[in-house]
Amino acid sequence: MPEKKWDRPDGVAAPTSERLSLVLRGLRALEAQGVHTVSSFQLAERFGLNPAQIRKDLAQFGEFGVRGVGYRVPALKAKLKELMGLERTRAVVIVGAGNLGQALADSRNFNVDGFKVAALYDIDGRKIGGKSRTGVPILDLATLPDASGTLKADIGVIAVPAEAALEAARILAGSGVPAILNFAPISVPAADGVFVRNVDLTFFLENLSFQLAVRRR
Amino acid sequence: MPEKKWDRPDGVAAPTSERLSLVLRGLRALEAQGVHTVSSFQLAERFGLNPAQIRKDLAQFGEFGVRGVGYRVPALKAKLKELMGLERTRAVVIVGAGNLGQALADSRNFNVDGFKVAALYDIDGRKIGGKSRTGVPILDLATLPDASGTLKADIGVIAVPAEAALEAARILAGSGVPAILNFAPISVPAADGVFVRNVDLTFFLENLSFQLAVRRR
DNA sequence: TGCTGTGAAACCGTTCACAGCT
DNA sequence: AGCTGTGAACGGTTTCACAGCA
Repeated sequence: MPEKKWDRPDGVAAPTSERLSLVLRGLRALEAQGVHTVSSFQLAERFGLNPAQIRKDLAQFGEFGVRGVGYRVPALKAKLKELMGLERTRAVVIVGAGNLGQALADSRNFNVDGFKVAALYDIDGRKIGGKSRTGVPILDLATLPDASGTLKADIGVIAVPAEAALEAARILAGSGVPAILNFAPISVPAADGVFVRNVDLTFFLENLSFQLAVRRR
Repeated sequence: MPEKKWDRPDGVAAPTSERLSLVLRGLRALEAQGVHTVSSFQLAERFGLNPAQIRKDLAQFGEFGVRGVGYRVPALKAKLKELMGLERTRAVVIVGAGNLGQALADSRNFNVDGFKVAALYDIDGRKIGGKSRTGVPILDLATLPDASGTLKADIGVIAVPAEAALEAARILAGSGVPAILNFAPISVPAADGVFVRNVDLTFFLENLSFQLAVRRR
């Protein structure tokens, strides 16, 4: 059993991805301010990172900077968006129209540049046919596989109870959704070539409790 | 600039904490099944981890196992709960009674063994005085500092828009809340001796998009 | 001069392999 | 024999330091 690198079948290291997300945010802000050029030092300072690290992160993908000058803000921003697959809008579908699913669908965190929440899916007949507060339609989960031809979701979010999570993952993978973000408190395996990111909210609470308990000594 | 280890002022490494959370879950399940003894191999297999890693994680805190036998399930479970500060129930307060805050307050992920969501705080007069679906009271954010004497919250969750996040953090830290879980898309700094964990939901989407973009080549 | 791109060093977490206890 | 606890090897990421180009 070669154990396929388990959870995050990384093509890109998670910390790198996180830093480049920050850098992209910084570039958006700088562009809005009309700044043309930025150095790795300025970017690093803004987020408390190491400048060399930012340069290394970028260098993995090409040579984007100008020696002695820094990076051209609009050019780097465009290149980064392309790199991160954000040059076009990614369609997101959420399985589970409970409190969490609907909150995510309407959340500003999920309705940002580059992403569009296309639909919520549920099995509860009372919810199906409705809409979330911001107007995301709630559809019958049974129709997800059919819709996959027309809808072409890029990311499937799992926001159902633990018992239903594996089935949700199976349906998403079976419908050709290539990436899954799972909020249920069980690890869903990365079938086929599907990227899975498990986000267990309970872990965050337990981690903080742990830190508090360890500190007191 | 010594740069105070930035985001996670770790006393415990994040991966260790995550694995021990898993182990604790495993122990709960095993105890429910009446299993008395478990080896690091059995625990590791259950979660796709390395047995030595689990032993090392535990060994940091003492010698809990019995050579040739394994670990006693009830004893290890008790010891782990104590270690992780879960021997008593931790009070959680959530700042921001919007969709996300209320969803978290009512979520099964937040209402687990060891945690109790005591209150939601908001500044919207129309929400104050109300309750979430499961009955968590929505209180006036201005009264949080006063309540800190009686309430003694262990963990403060920030579920407000980005613009309000720093102020929310300031109020929590000022009220003596020793740990913060921040869901707003800006990094809140770890003031004083306050533990901060930033969870940026946008990063998860961007990371998946990144993985998809990199794979296609 | 100034800042990028990058080899080399340092650091940290993971995995291996085995000594030691039951 | 079986399994823990742990030193040693390994691998990946971060940081340093500097060569090279504008």
